[in-house]
Amino acid sequence: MVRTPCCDKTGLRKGTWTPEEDRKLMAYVTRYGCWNWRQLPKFAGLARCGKSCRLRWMNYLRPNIKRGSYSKEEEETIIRLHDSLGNRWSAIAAQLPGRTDNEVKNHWHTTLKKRFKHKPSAAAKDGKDNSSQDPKLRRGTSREKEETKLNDVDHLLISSPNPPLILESSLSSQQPASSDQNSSNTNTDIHTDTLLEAYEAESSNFWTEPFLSDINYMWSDVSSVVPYEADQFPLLDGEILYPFDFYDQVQGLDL
DNA sequence: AAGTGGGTCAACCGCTGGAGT
DNA sequence: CACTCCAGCGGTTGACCCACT
Repeated sequence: MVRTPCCDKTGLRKGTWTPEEDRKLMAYVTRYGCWNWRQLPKFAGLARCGKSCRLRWMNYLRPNIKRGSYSKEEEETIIRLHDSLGNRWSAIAAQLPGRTDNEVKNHWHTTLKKRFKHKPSAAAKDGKDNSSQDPKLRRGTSREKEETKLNDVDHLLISSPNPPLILESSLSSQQPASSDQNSSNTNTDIHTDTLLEAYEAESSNFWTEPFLSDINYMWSDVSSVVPYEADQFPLLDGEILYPFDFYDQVQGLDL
């Protein structure tokens, strides 16, 4: 079977992300969520493939990402889990709040592996590490994956009281809608419609210039309260402010 | 000051399983 | 059942930084 390429490579940027690209991606995902990574860059005004956007968000821009050096406890956890799970970095990262699989993997290869060079892991000894040799064995079981999902910080976003907006009514000519949009829309129809009407009243060409109209008034506000390297969204009344709420709060700030 | 080698880490690539049609 | 699309995963690469010569 011939698979379609993940993206049309022509005209797309590669390599290091610029602060401007980061702002665009963060602004868009914060406001609308990641309804379809493949279509997202088009609407966010980014010349990147969706895969690249997803990776950037997951590994760098996502709220609650913990950066900086690893604590002794974290390193011990990585070592212990690698010993039992092998190279299942996403599963290992799921046990380390704020750490990404990419970061854990890098830390293992650059630091921890050397320390334990001469100590073959239990997983390797009992064959679990074969996962790195046979791609088919690399994945966890569906149950493991489910547990991993529940532990993932993404779960916080999914269960946000205000799920990402999907503005299908405005998209008849551009069709970014994914199939599950409709269902996610139903419980937020009123909220969505109200916001949309208010927003469209301000910006008649919003959907033809999805980002440009947004960035003019949004990041002038957001960037002043969200440090570029912010490792989490601000707290409101002792609770994490979800991205959508966060945006709304920022709009209400007298900056 | 210039060259170089090693370490780190962001990003890319190719592949997979799951869901939808 | 076959096919397609998509998100997610792990392996790998390459740019960058810094210490050292």
